[in-house]
Amino acid sequence: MALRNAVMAALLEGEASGYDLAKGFEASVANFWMATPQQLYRELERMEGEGLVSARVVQQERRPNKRLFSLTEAGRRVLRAYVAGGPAKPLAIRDELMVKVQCVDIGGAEDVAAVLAAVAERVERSTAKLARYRRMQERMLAGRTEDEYLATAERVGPYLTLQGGIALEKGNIQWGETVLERLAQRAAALGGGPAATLSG
Amino acid sequence: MALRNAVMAALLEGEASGYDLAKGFEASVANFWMATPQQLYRELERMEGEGLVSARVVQQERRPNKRLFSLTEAGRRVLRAYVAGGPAKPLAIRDELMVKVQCVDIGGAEDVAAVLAAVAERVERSTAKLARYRRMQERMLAGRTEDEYLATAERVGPYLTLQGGIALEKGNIQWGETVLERLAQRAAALGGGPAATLSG
DNA sequence: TTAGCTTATTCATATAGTTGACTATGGCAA
DNA sequence: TTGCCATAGTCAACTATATGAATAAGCTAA
Repeated sequence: MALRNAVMAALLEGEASGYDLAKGFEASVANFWMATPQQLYRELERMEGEGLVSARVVQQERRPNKRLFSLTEAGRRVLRAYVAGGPAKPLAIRDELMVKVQCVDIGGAEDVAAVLAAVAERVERSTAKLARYRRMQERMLAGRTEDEYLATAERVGPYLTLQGGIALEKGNIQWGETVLERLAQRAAALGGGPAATLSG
Repeated sequence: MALRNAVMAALLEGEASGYDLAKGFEASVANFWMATPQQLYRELERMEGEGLVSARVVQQERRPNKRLFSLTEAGRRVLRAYVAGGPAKPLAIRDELMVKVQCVDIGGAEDVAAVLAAVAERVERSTAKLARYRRMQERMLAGRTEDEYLATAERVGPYLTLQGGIALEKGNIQWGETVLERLAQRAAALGGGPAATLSG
């Protein structure tokens, strides 16, 4: 029952189809609340049943028809109550990469190399994501300075969460690069010696 | 089937009871893989059935007996295969606070105030967590410099993931403080004028 | 012209995660 | 001396999430 809040938050930007939400979750909410397409379609249906969103079918000529959902007044009220109400649940993270890093000492050089590769991949992904975020930021600012934007824009929520995403990815990249360095240094220091004997 | 990897990673530090794992997940793995006690007890039982962990009952005098689990050789092999194998799933985040921030423009000053309070709470929690991480770091280093530690310690995984936790919480704090500032500025700029009229 | 991609959605099944209550024991403080 | 907190765990029921496949249309490049 928390996904629906994220969905409603996304629908604040305007109407969207299940498919729209599924790919990128309107490219902003997805960064802090992931969901699979099936999850979204089902939740949207339920929400429609409860009157939180309303759907209208858009006939399309060269593609399948789609149902565009928008937030109803009732949905808006529920969302407002949620925002104003109780404390937010603490941030929940699930990160396989960290589990692997935690285990980096388990075997020999090959295992370290595998972890290294995984960290490098994360750094690449984060770099790409950061670049995308930066472009989104520029589009939002549209020439204005941050101060101007924050003082005059109608909505600042999406900008602030985007800042959150940027901070997260920056942190990821910095951490990852440090780890790569440190592990390379260590591998060099151990020089195939003790590490190799541990690899059995 | 991913929780078990986190559990095995935690058991690399040595044997632990379900209860030990539940409160703090050996105080390190929990930072990137949360699980409720029930989840852990159930998973440990299953893993025992599959021979990944073994349990021994420790009779206690002034407390209930406990079952201490440790990683078996089979478990170790499975964990190694996991670490070396396929790419890690991308980081999954669920953050209610971000959903609320995304919605900060939904109503009037009261709603903004609620979001502000939620962000402030997050900053406090993150500050406390960061302090705890710093203490853990000092304990790990035990007087050595980071370079010395990374070159000589038997295991560096837990240190590197701790660094990840530190980076994350630092990012959280910085972001949160920026948001608090920005929203306060904006509230002042709007000065109870337009914001109040939107509150209906 | 056929294989694969994108749009757009639905169905069924499997796995994972949450919630609340319940059993025990002992320590500590009001 | 009652009540709450910490240790240590179990059970049942529920909700949420993920996986895989199916359908159906048109577009594009080999």
